[in-house]
Amino acid sequence: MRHRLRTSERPGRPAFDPQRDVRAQLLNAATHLFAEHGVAATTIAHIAKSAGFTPAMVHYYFKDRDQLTDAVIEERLVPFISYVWDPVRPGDGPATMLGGVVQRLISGIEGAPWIPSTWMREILNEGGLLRTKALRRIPLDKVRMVGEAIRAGQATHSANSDVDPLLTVFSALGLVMLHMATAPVFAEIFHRPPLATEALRRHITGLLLDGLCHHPRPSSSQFPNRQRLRRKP
Amino acid sequence: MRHRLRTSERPGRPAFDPQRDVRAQLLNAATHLFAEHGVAATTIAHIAKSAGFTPAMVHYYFKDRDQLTDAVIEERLVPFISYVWDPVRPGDGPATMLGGVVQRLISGIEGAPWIPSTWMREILNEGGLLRTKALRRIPLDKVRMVGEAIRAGQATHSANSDVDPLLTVFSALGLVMLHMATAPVFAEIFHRPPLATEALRRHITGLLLDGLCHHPRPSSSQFPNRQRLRRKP
Amino acid sequence: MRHRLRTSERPGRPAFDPQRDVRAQLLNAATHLFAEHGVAATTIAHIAKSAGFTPAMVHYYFKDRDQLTDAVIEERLVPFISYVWDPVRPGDGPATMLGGVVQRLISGIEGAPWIPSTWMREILNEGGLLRTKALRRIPLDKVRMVGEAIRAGQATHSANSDVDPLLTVFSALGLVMLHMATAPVFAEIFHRPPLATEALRRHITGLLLDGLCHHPRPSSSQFPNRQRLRRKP
Amino acid sequence: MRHRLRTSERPGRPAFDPQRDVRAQLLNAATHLFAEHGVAATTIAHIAKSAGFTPAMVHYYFKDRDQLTDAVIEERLVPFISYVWDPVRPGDGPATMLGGVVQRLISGIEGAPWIPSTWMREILNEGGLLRTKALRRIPLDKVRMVGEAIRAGQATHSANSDVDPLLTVFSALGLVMLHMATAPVFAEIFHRPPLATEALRRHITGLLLDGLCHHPRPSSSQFPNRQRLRRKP
DNA sequence: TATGAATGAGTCTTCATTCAT
DNA sequence: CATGAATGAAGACTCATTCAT
Repeated sequence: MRHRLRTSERPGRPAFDPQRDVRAQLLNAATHLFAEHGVAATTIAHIAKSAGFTPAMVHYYFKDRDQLTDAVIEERLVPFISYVWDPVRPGDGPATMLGGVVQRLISGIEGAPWIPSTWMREILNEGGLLRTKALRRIPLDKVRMVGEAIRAGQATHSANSDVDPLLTVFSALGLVMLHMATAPVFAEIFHRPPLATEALRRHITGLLLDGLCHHPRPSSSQFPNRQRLRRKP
Repeated sequence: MRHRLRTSERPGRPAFDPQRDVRAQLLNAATHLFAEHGVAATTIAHIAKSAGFTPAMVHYYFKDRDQLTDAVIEERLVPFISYVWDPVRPGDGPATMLGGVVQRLISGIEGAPWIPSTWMREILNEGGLLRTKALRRIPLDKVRMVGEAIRAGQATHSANSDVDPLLTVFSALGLVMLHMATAPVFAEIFHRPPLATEALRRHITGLLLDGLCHHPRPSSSQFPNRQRLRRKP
Repeated sequence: MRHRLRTSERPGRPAFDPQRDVRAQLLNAATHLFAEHGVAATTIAHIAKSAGFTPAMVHYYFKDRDQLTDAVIEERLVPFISYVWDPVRPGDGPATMLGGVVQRLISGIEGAPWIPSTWMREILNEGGLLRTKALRRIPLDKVRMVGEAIRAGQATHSANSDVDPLLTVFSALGLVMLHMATAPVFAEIFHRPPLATEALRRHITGLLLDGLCHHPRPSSSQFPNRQRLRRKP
Repeated sequence: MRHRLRTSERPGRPAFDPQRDVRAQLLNAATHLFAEHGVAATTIAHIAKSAGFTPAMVHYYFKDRDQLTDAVIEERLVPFISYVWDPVRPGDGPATMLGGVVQRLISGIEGAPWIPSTWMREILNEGGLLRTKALRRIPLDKVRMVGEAIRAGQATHSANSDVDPLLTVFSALGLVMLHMATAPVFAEIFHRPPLATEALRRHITGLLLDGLCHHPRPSSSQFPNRQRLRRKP
């Protein structure tokens, strides 16, 4: 009777998108409320109401709060992680790898806008309520793969040797999450129109690859052309 | 609206330093527990117990939960913000400005390790419980000052024109917060010894100013002091 | 009021024996779980699961919780009561009557081990959830019959005149129920092997008829059959 | 404001009686409701309401349901057990010992009428909610002491050798509990005035020591005189 | 200044029961 | 027949807050 008071369906979303059924609607509501208010501050009743159901329904489909968070991770976070990291393949140069990850992060987050705040609040943060469970699902091998590529680049003097190779991956991730999460506030605070996704991508990629300072090498002024330089012979 | 019933600050000590009296001890406990478990998950009883007092004492000194968070912001966060931003003066180059902010952020956080997670979880995040109050205390004029310096650098081709000037300031802040907050986990995940603060500073500054790609030295000579600071003999 | 929508009892089997169909399986599950955990602590879901069905099935066959307990009494307890009390006929001596009841109690409980705890917990006890309904099914006339026989024995000085005739019937019932219900715990507590049923019967009958004190044989010769029954060669 | 709506204080009660304060009132309410409806069926709200307080008060004083039952055992049951068993001393004859235990059981239960149903429902019964905790507090050494006395009596033919010595102790306990618990119902069912305590004691002692059958030995017709016979020379 | 006592409001969770299929 | 879905009602427990002392 009270079902489906509101559905937050939007067309044209990526592969890891939810389905239409009740369970998926509850999972969506949970996912978004976790992102908006944090896991600790989101009650079962909030979730149920936001999806147009009764609190008892949440228990019917997820047994308890703990299994609900499990479901959020397994069925919402893990697919996102796969989307971002699965395409990383050995043999590419560090800039290609990192650029690809950043690219997919940004496009993935466009379809799953709950990712950045959840990542920052509940996963990265000490005491985050999804932390233990979520960290286990990070594909460490892929992360290391990118780190190794950077280290190799440093060895051939094609990468800045000041940076920590592995840490750089997290810097990239963090920059994307940070800016995707705060784009609206940022615009609001400074009374600017919200930055277009493409401009954001350019900012992040530009900062990550070339830094703030101007480096007068024409070949590095654009991302795609740079590949030649970065590839190990 | 903003109330400071009783600030027991005495001059001559770093502004964001803890005090000895009961109120200050409670405030410290709150500050640290907010950082560790999040504001939503921290109960008045936790705070009281952690400081060795009764819950009623918390109400005695802070009236209610809301005014306690006000106090955390006014008496703990604001002094930190001042420490970081007050020294920014017009006329400096963008790298100097940004480098200085980063430098003070890092050293400030060393004395107030609760800052990064609180910043990321409760201030930056949509729905963060300190957000509205804290964002108002950001010295927008100083932030704009740095942004303008970067924009000017771009105009003279001494700064990377791919980056958004104002956004860069937040990128810098975010990178520091991110890495300072996650240094322990990062080390844990990858079974590495925790990165020294100095190494972290080098990574962040290196990434921010020069990016991942290698650039021949001359291009960064426009920021002469940096080299000395960064390179230890 | 009392409803027996559907009794699938077929003649020719012991009255309190389980049947094969769904309803009977549910009834059995309920009976045993009521005995094991108590009526209050047994949920419809427990019963259904324990019988391998869904909770909705329980409602399908028994309408609601109340009618389920009715069915337990009518279809499980009442046949047991009949088995124990029906053979009591006027004219026998008190020892014969009581010995017979005890004998049938013990053998009946061996086939319906759920009886003692249910009796003690849910029927005898003030506030027991089956109490009102079950007490009505006790064949008061038969109980009185045994009481009268004892009273007659007291009159002829063949029965101990310290005991209350009617109460003695309940003492007998209670002793059997008590020891049959607690035999396993008793063994466990004192690290003894569980008492054989026959030993238990000898203990109870011995105590009931002759008491703790030793009495020279002649005094119990008035109940000749007893000796043969009790003593195995 | 709502405090002490009703107090169930009665004068002249035995040593293990509760005090007047809130905690004791709640404990009393719990104890009596556990006896009346069973532990499983007694809600915290029942207890609170019955004592004239709010449910939160129960948690204030007992933290949770589990610790409340602990308190019932430690502060209500254990003193009763001590009262009954502490006076048992080695050297006495079996009838003296058993008679004393029965005597103290009866008088103790008069001041703590909640004992019998709790004993039968929650302690003796498999699945009883106080079972594990309560059984540990039974003074097994004292029980064994009585058992040994009976066994010794059997060896000298002064005790009925049909009975199991140890089991007899539980038979005695059970008979008292049974009849004390069911005295009111019993009277009601058979439309008799409730049995006086002394009559009950005579019935139980009579049954326990001499059984149903008449044994024409004058010396055993009365309890106190019997001691001579039972004492081992 | 300090706190033990007290409570209303709210959260998670369970469960008997209903009902459409 | 049988069941999955759904829910209202209730129970245990937590917590911010108040207040008398």
